[in-house]
Amino acid sequence: MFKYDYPHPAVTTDCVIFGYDTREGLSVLLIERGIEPFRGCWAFPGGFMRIDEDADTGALRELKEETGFEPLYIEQFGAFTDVDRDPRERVITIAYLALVKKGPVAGGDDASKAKWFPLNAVPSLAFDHDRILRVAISRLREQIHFRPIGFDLLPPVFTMPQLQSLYESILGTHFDRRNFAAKMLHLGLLEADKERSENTPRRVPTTYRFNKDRYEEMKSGGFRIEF
Amino acid sequence: MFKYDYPHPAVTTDCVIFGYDTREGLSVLLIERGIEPFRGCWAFPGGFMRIDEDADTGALRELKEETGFEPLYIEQFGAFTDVDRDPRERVITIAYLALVKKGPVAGGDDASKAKWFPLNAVPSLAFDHDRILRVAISRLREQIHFRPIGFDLLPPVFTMPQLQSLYESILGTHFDRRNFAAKMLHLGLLEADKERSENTPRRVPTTYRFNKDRYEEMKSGGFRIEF
DNA sequence: ACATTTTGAGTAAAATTTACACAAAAAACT
DNA sequence: AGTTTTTTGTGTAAATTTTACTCAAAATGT
Repeated sequence: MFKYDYPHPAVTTDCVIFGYDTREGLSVLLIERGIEPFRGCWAFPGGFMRIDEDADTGALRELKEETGFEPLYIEQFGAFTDVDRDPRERVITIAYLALVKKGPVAGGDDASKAKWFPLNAVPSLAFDHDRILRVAISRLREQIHFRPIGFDLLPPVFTMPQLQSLYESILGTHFDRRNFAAKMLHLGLLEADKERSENTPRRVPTTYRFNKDRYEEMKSGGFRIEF
Repeated sequence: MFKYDYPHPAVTTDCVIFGYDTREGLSVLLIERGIEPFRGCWAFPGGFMRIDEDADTGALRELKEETGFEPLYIEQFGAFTDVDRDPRERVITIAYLALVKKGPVAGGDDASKAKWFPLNAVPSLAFDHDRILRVAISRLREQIHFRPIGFDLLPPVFTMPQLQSLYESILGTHFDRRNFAAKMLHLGLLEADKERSENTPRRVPTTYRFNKDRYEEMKSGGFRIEF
């Protein structure tokens, strides 16, 4: 039993985990709640922050425990603090945006209940998670301009059309194929790969890799990808 | 006495309050702590979030109580959760960025201890507030591209050189006078004022007002001021 | 009056963005 | 094997945006 002179809220972390594949586009990973409140509802993986860990650590721990994924990118994007957001007690949550390589949900204990939802097929969520998702998406859309986080969502070797689909899926727009490729190549972050991608329906496109070293060099200067 | 089955952190809000005037440029409002820990150190106004208010409300309340200012803009920009950031107990803070019309600190109770510090003369701060300040500044620099928040820092009627100084002060750069004016006028958010500004050392520049109505119309479309 | 400082105004060059068309490659079909 | 279908690769001209830059007039202080 822990006692305080003043009431303290509980603090949780929640992870909005994005994954991507060509078939379904941008998707979020949700977990079906097994307990009240909102039992049977879908929600973001997350849980109570421990008293001896910071929020970043807690978010990462919950993410791994509940989904088995290792995030390639993770970033705090806001605290959600509405007084009535949790019916049990006063709970505030610190929300994280994570990118993972989409795959079958491997799995920890609760993982059996985890499932990918394409962005346009997300059900109504538990707590205030609908709102959190909206904020996460807009943050992702901002970040994609400043950081090459998109590459975290693709396999190490990818084609230009794949990259374009990803960007279009995130930003909800359509780009001219040639202009998109020109801009991307201009950034100098891509290097052509010798391998040819297999599993192709038609003509085989050139494959590329993300040049991480080059990015590290550029990063200090600050850059922006404008579309 | 409040009891919980699990330990709960305390939650505070902190406000990084920016003000501006031509003499000192961009400044932050700090409060000298009267109690331990960090007694005598400077820190952001802030305090414990109440159990029956959300963080936004708490931040606004503390801001007014401790400084007497009414923010023209306020925005949450991050939760800071290092385990040892407060020596008393586990405390996480939700940080806010606020803009106010700079003036003598009017004053609530603690206001006597509040003071403006130009950005390049900020002392070493209490807790992890040095780090919070760095994040706040970079957030302010981002926001200035998307929203016309700069106008909140100026008097209702201002001159182009004043506006330019403000932007230069925030972004830490220098712009060509004519190109800056052209871009600003192009946005269509400024309207020339009939009044002439007084208190001028040399030739009297045209004065402008921010056209808020026009901004409200444009906002839905989303815009960006690039420099 | 004169010197000093600051504003107002416009253009040419450079860079970037946008729109757009056709030939070649690979697979699928007959 | 030839034909059809789909997708990739490539380049350029036009429009737009950004950047650099100069000189005359206005106001103040001496």
